[in-house]
Amino acid sequence: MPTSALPYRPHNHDICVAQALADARTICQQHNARLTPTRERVLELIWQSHKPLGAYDVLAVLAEDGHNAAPPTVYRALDFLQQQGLVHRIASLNAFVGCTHAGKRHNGLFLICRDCGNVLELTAPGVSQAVSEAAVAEAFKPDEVTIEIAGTCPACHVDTHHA
Amino acid sequence: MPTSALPYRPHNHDICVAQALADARTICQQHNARLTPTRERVLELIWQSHKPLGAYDVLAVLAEDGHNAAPPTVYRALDFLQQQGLVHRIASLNAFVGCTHAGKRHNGLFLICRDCGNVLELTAPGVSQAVSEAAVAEAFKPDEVTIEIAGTCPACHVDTHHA
DNA sequence: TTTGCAAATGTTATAATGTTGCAAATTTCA
DNA sequence: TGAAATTTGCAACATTATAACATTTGCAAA
Repeated sequence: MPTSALPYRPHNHDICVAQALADARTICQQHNARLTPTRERVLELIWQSHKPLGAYDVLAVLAEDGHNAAPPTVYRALDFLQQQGLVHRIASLNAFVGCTHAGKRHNGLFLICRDCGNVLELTAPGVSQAVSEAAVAEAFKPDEVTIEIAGTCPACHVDTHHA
Repeated sequence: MPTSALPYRPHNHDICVAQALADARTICQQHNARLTPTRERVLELIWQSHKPLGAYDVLAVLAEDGHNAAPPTVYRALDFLQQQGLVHRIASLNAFVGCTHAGKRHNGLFLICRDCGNVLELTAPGVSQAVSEAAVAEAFKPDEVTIEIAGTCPACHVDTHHA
């Protein structure tokens, strides 16, 4: 049984989702932002998937819902959720994941398993600081930092070893 | 006069380009890879621009050249150049820049100015190591690391100060 | 209550980015 | 040379994202 904190560890994910939605409501209230039904549903869909979800994946599920949504609907909801710090966009995948540190100030770092597709968000203060130092050394004023690491997660790494 | 190593420092860029192409030829020879005219031309175009160039930007210039190229031509050339370590793809911009460390083993880190659009590639050993440590702590095997920092470069930062 | 405004959503179309598949040409090397 | 592998040309298509404008909704001030 894996001891890692990776999200693909077996767990009752419904609880994660419920918690994330509850947190989101709180955060939006604090921001005086409106977590409308569409926005909340999009957030829920993203959370229900451990793997990053593309905008059109979201769109497809909304269609199954009977919600006859067009792309702008989804992109707007995603923009909103990003602004509220509730989801992150993974640039190297054109896809979105729920933020596991919503509400807290943090610099995300993403471990993306190429094998199983799962993504783990970390906060790595050492990395943030090193990045900061590198930027300062160039007199560069960082605004948004994207750190995405593609590779193999522990579970998949073990598997290939056995092969 | 700026003392930074940033690429927007005034210089004769033709020399950079020529040097990059010469290096590329050497590297490809070492790799037994064929730097065909199209591939070389694409590399040249990317180098001539200090700002990241999208695939369709490249395509447009090729069209001006009279080269009636289709998207796959460009994407294939870009794939090749990436494999040879001659260009980098900036995921957050869907665009490409010439690699300023071609041939050397390195972990790139990109400073992207939102104001002027220029991009500086750095090697920051501290960052690489911190990233490595973070990955190891999760038993994750990194394969490809993407670090992109959007913000304001020194030149543009000064400008806004004056405003 | 209604009026008015800003925010949010709907709708259509289109832009921008990237890929597949196959045939023709070119290069490599035995 | 001639077979095999690589590269290119080409057409069609797939995916991702945005523009523009109309409409509706939520909310607060008159």
